[in-house]
Amino acid sequence: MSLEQIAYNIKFFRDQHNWTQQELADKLMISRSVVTKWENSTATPDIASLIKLSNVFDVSLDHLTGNYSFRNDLLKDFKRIYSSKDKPFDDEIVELMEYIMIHPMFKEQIYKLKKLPIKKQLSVQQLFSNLIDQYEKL
Amino acid sequence: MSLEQIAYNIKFFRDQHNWTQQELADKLMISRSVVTKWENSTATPDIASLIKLSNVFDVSLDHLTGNYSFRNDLLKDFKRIYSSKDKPFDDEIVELMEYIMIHPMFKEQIYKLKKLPIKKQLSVQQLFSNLIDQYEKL
DNA sequence: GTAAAATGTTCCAAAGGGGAACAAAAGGGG
DNA sequence: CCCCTTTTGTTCCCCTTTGGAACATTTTAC
Repeated sequence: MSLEQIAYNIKFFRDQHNWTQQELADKLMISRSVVTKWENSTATPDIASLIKLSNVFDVSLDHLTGNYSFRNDLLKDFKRIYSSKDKPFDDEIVELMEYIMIHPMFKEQIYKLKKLPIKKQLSVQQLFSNLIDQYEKL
Repeated sequence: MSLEQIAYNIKFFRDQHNWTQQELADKLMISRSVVTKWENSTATPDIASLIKLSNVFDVSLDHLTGNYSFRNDLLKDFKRIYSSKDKPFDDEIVELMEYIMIHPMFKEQIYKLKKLPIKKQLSVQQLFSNLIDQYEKL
């Protein structure tokens, strides 16, 4: 359950802002001891407080609670955000993003690839392509 | 405050799924009357319940609560919001996305990889990893 | 080492969530 | 239009749990 995550994150974001518990409590207009309890999982904020936290920290509720999963609407958010940047968005990219995120080792390898000299990159890509073709036929 | 928004949204998403209050209550393993109260702002779910709701409805907490914030540089904010120390959505991913978008052929190959049986995927990933290592040493 | 700041703990009252039972609407057939 | 079923709303009450104040402990700075 992500209730402990909330506790951790409250402290994390508070530290990130270099706020004392008292300062955070003031912003939320609550007692300081409550902040302590939140951060130690002795208590859990109600929803109104959680929303206030998300606002003073300027992070999403999902980030604050650690409630991320690959929900469609998150991907849609990304799609919306990213495609608004320059070009129309490619649905396949979203799938690949997810795939890469699920396979961190593979991700690292691609990351290494990206750092190789261009010519090597193209060679690797070519070999990779052959590899895939072979495995498709197996 | 978006507490009324939550009430509205719970009913909205429940209707969208064509669930009765009872059905929703069953999924959350709580009493039905509580759902009624949530939807009428007679009560507000605690955070654990809110997270469950976000999961059964498959929407983000921010969607569920109407806690939208509109930011200027969307991509930048998106990166900031979804990146954290465990980095489910880190800078590298965005870099890789761009890389893959720039190399459509490569993209297609990864796309093919993704569609292979799991075991083949892992084999390919392993070989790919070796390949990269080799090229790094050249 | 000491004083101040920051954080943690304990106690208690109050608030409010949750469940059960009852009440009221809403939807169909006949 | 009425009856029966389904769905939704309300009331009452228990009881968990929050939140605050005061006290305790730890950390920091000098």
